[in-house]
Amino acid sequence: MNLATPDSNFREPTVQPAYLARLNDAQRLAVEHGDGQIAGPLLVIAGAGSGKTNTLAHRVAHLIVKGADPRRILLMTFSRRAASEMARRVERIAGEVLGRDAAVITDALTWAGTFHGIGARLLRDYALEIGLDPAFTIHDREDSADLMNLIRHELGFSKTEARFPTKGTCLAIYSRAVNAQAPLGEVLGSAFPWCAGWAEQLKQLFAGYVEAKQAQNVLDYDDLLLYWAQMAAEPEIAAHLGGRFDHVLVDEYQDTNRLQASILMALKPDGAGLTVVGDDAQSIYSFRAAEVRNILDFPRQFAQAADVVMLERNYRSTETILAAANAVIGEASERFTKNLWSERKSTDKPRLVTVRDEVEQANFVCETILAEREAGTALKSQAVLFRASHHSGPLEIELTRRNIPFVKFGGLKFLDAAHVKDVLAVLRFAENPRDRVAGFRVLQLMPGIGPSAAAQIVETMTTALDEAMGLAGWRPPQRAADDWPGFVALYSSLRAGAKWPADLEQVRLWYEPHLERIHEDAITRRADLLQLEQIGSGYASRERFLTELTLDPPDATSDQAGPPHRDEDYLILSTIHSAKGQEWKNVFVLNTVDGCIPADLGVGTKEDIEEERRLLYVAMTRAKDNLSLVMPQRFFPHGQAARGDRHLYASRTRFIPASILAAFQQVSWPSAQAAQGRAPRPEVRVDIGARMRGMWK
DNA sequence: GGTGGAAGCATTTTT
DNA sequence: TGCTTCCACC
Repeated sequence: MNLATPDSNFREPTVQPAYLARLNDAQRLAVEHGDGQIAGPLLVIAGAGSGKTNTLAHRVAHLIVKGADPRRILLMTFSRRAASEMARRVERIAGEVLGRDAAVITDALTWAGTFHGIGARLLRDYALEIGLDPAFTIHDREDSADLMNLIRHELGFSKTEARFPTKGTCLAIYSRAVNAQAPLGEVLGSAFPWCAGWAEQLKQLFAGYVEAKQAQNVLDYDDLLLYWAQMAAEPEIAAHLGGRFDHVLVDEYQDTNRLQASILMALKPDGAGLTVVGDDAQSIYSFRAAEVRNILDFPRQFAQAADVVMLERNYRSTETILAAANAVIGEASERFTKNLWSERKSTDKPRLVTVRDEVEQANFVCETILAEREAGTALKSQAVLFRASHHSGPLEIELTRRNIPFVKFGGLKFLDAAHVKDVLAVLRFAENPRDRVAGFRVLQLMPGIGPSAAAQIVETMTTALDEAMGLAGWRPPQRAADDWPGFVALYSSLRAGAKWPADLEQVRLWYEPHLERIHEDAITRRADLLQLEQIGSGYASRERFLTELTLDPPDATSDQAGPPHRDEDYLILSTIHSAKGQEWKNVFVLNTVDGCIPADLGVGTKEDIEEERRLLYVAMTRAKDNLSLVMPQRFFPHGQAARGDRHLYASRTRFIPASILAAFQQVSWPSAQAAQGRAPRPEVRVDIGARMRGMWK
């Protein structure tokens, strides 16, 4: 390095900041890369529990301490939860050096969020330049599927001889083609072979879908990336866009797709100021077209080869847990990161627990968790992980029965509930009158208005000078006559200008009679709407509320009406996907059997299987002190009477072959001793119901 | 044209 | 089991 200039001398703290001393050599290399200045591209391969988030937060704080303008730092994470956690840490670290000013400075870290969230903001910003109406609304997955379905009907594909792919499948194909930047034929061949015969119709359908979105001024999730990428492909805009940010940092890079990579390349063609962090062993989002090659090829993407830093020391788990996890991932056919190591000693190996069935699995988890709590481990420090959201069903029942509070992450969202969607649709329809999906949903809430009347109304609105006037001019059918004026009044008021958060209450008051008519459990649903108002009051405007709620839905559901208070203790239930980046003292993994991990659905290509293996690896590496993999011996499939006896015997997941069993401690539960106190269960299952039915055959 | 009931079906993970 | 789609009736 050259001699220090007076300026850098002034900025250079004479004593090394304490935060640097806390890092290990590799972490420090990553943090000090470029020493606060705009430097060449950097790739950080960060194994599970290697302090990845902490390192990234330190890097951002270090940049700020060294004088980088936080408003010119773009930080993209996988979820917004991760983004706000990162901002909090940056503030704390920077605060050690900058004191009180740190809060002000990190408040200016405004460009921290998900790819999709940042995309939405930039698109509104550049809307005029790219011919987009900045009042666009965003369709979530379900809305997108509804619109796809509409086009599917219009084109007559819903009445074909052989069955045409469902709306969800169509959207999945479309989404994959967009995100993987691959031609339709290729996507069909590799991921949806059973739909290959429909290529022509699908092309037509997608063309219609794109046209409809544009006519309605709506964007779907994929559009947020696609429009961004297209906009960045325009040299003048790209230069302006790239010039806004000195530093661009991306977390969880192994889970980005080709479209996201192309955005990054357009923003920083020479890689200057670009940092990406990830771990190829934790790549678990290929169903979302995540492309592990992004991270593997990153070093050679630029004229100047990227520097690579490897974080291999694990601070999270005990040696024995890590040994078992390494054994599992060691069976992978292809792998790039090395084994992690830890200095945390333990004599207890992770447990492989055999239980009779899912009911016993729930009992085992409940009793172990309660015993641990007695011994001083809070419920919050314990988590139960599973492959698919519904795997926790029996456990949820048992937890509720025993009054053990829990919060579940992943799976069905608060926003997916019909009544919440109804209310949001009203707001969206007011925000963007061209949003047909929202309009259709809202209008059909009123008795007497069905699909065709809704279509008429929307048509009337588009031809009228003013949308609200168009509504007022429409003559409702007899059955809807009572409800109509109230709706017109509501809509006019909402259109007249957003009064936030009062709008939300106004909509709820209008909606309540419909809620009571439509749903038997109106009381609990009303509580959800009140909670929605709570959430809404935290947003600055109607537009921000709608956008951010769609992009970052509250991701926990619990057994209570509202989220538990912060000081309450509750158990964590989570899909493995939603557990990414998190850690707990005790971790239980449910259904560690073939058919659940790996899931036996789908085509089961070699790549799919490898991803399932990584999924188990991710689950195991969440544990700090204790890890239990639970294996129910038999399953009672759905689609039979509650006490039907059709069952399947499951076997240990193929990812734990006999050759690595030594890394585990095998136990049965209840143990023979404990079982003595209980009445032995009969080994037979009798389907009395089938006998009854048999009497009449 | 709208509504509600019955039959049939398929079923991961998420921004 | 729960959701979608189709069909018959209002």
